[in-house]
Formats: sequence, C-alpha cells, structure tokens
Amino acid sequence: MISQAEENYLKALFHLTNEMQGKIEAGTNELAEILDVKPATANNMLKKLKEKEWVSYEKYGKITLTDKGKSLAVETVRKHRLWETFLYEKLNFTWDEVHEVAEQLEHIKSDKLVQQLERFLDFPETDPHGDPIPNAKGEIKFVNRKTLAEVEVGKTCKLISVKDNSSSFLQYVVKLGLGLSSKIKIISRQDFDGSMEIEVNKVRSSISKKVAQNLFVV
Amino acid sequence: MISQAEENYLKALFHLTNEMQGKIEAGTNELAEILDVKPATANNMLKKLKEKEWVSYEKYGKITLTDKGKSLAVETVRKHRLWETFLYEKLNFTWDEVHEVAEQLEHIKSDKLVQQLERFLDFPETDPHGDPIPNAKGEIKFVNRKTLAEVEVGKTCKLISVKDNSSSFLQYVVKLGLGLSSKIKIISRQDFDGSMEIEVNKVRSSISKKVAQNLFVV
DNA sequence: TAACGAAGTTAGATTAATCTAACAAATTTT
DNA sequence: AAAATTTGTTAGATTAATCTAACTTCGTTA
Ligand SMILES: [Mn+2]
Ligand SMILES: [Mn+2]
Ligand SMILES: [Mn+2]
Ligand SMILES: [Mn+2]
Repeated sequence: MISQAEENYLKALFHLTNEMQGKIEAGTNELAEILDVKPATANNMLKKLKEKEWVSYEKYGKITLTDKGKSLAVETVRKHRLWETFLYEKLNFTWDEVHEVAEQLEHIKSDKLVQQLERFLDFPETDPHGDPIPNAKGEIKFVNRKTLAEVEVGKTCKLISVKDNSSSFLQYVVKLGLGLSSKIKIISRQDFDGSMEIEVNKVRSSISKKVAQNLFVV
Repeated sequence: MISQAEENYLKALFHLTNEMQGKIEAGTNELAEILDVKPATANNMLKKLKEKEWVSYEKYGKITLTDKGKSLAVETVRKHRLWETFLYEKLNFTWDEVHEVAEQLEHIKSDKLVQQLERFLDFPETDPHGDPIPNAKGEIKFVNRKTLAEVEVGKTCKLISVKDNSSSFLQYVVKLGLGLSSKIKIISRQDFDGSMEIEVNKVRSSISKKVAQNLFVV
C-alpha cells in the first residue's frame, strides 16, 4: 500500500521531470526543496522508492520515474486536479484556496470515488489553474504554451494557466485584473531586469520577470 | 494538531459512551476492539489523550470524554456523516459502500470544506444509515428509537437507522427487502433464542436476535 | 475469602518519516 | 589543477503508532 508521503514524492518528481519544459531528471536537493523536507530525508525516501521500483537512481546520480512510478504520480495528479475542480465548481472555493485542501484530498483511496467524481464534474479537461486533468488511462492533453516572459512587445496573448499555485501568487494575479482567459497586451519590457508593462482590460501594470515566468499564455 | 489516529480514538469513544444507550464510560479493551488494535496500543494512546485533556481517565479506571474531547469527536462524526451523504446522494455510492471511504474523508482538515459541503447537500439531517448529522454547533437531533428486538409481536414499525454499518450487514438488510423507512410487521418471536419472523412488503423472513438488535425502528 | 479469569498495564521492539551534524563526491571557479 | 562551492550521503536521534509477551489489578465466583 502506497503511503501519502510516497505519493507526495512521486508527484513532486513528476512535476520536476515530466512537467518541466526540457527536464527529464531531478536531483535530491531540488526534490527536498519542493517537498519542504531536508535533503537527508529525501535521500532516505529515495532508497525506498528505488526498492519499490518506482524510481531509478544510483548513488550520486540523477533521479527519474519508472513507468510504474510515473503512472502512480499521474494518478495522484489526476485526483488532485479533479478535487480542485470540485472545490472550485461546486463548493465556492476561490482558485487560491483549492490547492491546500486538494493536497489532502488527493490521498483518499477509492477508485470508485475518482471515477464518480469525474463523472459528477462532467469530465473536466482543466483545473482552476488551467492545468490539464489526466484521464482515467493517465493520458494528459498537452497544450503548447509559453510564459509571458517570452512574448514579444506589442503582441497580445491569453492567459491559460499559472505555474506557481501558492495563494499569495494567485491573489497577486487577481489584483492585476487577471484570470484564466484574460487578454494581456505587452506594452514594453526593460532590458536589464526583464520587467515589463502589461495592459489588461485597459488597465496597465508593471510586473517583474519572475511574475511573467509564472504565467503561461498562448 | 490532532492526528488521524487521535480522531479515530475520540470518535470511537464517542460511539461507546455517548451514542450507546445507557453507557457513559468505556473500557480499554472494548475501545481497542472497535478500533481493531491491541489493548496495549489503546492504553498507550489513552495516555496521550489524557495528557491533551481530551479524555479523563485514571489507571485501571473507566474512560470518559472531556467536553473538549467530545466536541472534537462530534466534529469528526459530523464530517463522516456529511461525506457519507455526499457519496450517497451525489456520487452514486450504495449505503454499504459509503462508510469505508468516509472513514478516510472525515480526516480532511478544512473548516470551509465542511461548511460548504453541508450547504451543497442542503443541510441534511441524517446520513444514508439514518444516523443524525450534528450541526455546525455540534448539536445532534436525537430521535427516540428502539431496536426491532424490543418491538412486540403483532405490531408494525418503521426502520429509521441501522447500528452496524459494515457492508456485509447492510447487504444482508437489503436482501431482506429492507431500507430506511421500510415498514416491518412482527409476525412471531421465538422465546428461547429471540429470533423472529417479520413481514416486509408482504414478504416474510426469519431473522436472528442479533440482527434485530442492529435495526432501529420507531 | 481465596482463587480464578477477565481487564488493563508495562517493557521492549518495530516501522515510517522526519531531523541534525558530519562527511564525501561532483561541479564550478579561479 | 587546486580551491571553493554546491550537491548528495551517512550515521545517529526522535516521534507517532503499532505490536508481543509478561505482568498486575479487578471483579466474580466457588
Ligand atoms: Mn499531498
Ligand atoms: Mn491546480
Ligand atoms: Mn477514520
Ligand atoms: Mn453512517
């Protein structure tokens, strides 16, 4: 029986290796970092995951998910995003509130629950942050997207998802007048720090490069 | 922060002491029994619960919940029954399937979730087994009920709740043609073993005393 | 009331998940 | 290539929840 901790590690590895543009392997420290544990702890867990054949990794080497590990991770991601959608669509949660509770709900073990929840939500394709929801077979509908930081000055684009799911970031995004599907026009960009001025619904704001890199657009 | 195990112990104590007719205190062994752990384990946990002032108990003495402990237990019962209702009403679960999943869902920590779930379900008063759902203040609408074993021969009564929530028992109840609100007529009762013949929708069945004691009627 | 069986407790071990501190290897910088 | 920095590992300790085996206390019955 897979534990909650194990599910969290596999999910984190999936985010690091499969959902990151141009990355297919992860390191102990970055894994520890996003799980908010010490590297020693992650290292200890890695040994267990390797033993169970959910990751492949050798001492001092890089970490990758095995097929089995990836499929377990995707199942957890699927549950996470279905629950976020449920909270948002049915229980009046805002998009900055759903993540924390979904972190707990994703660990509930019941195949029927997931299947019925998906039907109840009418087979949603994306969660409240614009991220794709894997289907029952573990297939993920990939959307070609880039970050706002990569868009040229003068162009207009549409926000389709956010990278950082923290409530502080999401609340800031709302404050900028942004939500999923918002049209964003790039007014100007500073060369030296990558900060930029954008226009949303006729309102102009200045945002840092860091912020722009956390907004995915098409 | 209260752990899942602690919540399970408090809930079990609540069932033993507050929801059992004519019982206000529990023993270590029966507590261990319903939680499916060894007496030594329960004893160990009892020390922690006492330390946290959620139970009052002295070595070799009886166990009772403190006010704080009772209120925590009721909150967990409330969540359990709301989730059971959700699974039954919205996700097409049958009444013998809801308990196991609710055992997990009851531990999710989010006040907003509980409050919104209750609203979403339109403030249900009872769960799929006929048990009352405590309100947000922890108040429970008590219904005067007796077990089928106590009903006189010749009388007709109505099933309002079941004591045993195990799926094997619930499936047996369904097989008898029974569900909540079913009318049951007592045809006869054997003196020596308390078994009885009942009639439900013109169909007669014979049930043991044990079964009759697990059916609550008015 | 003494003994017996039931109920309850203690001691010591185990497992999972975490930590700190010290150490080792790998990579980058000078 | 040596030094410095970053990355990763090990050893040992801690906490929560569980177990088994042995022991103690309680309550009932002869
Ligand atoms: Mn989680
Ligand atoms: Mn999300
Ligand atoms: Mn439970
Ligand atoms: Mn119930």
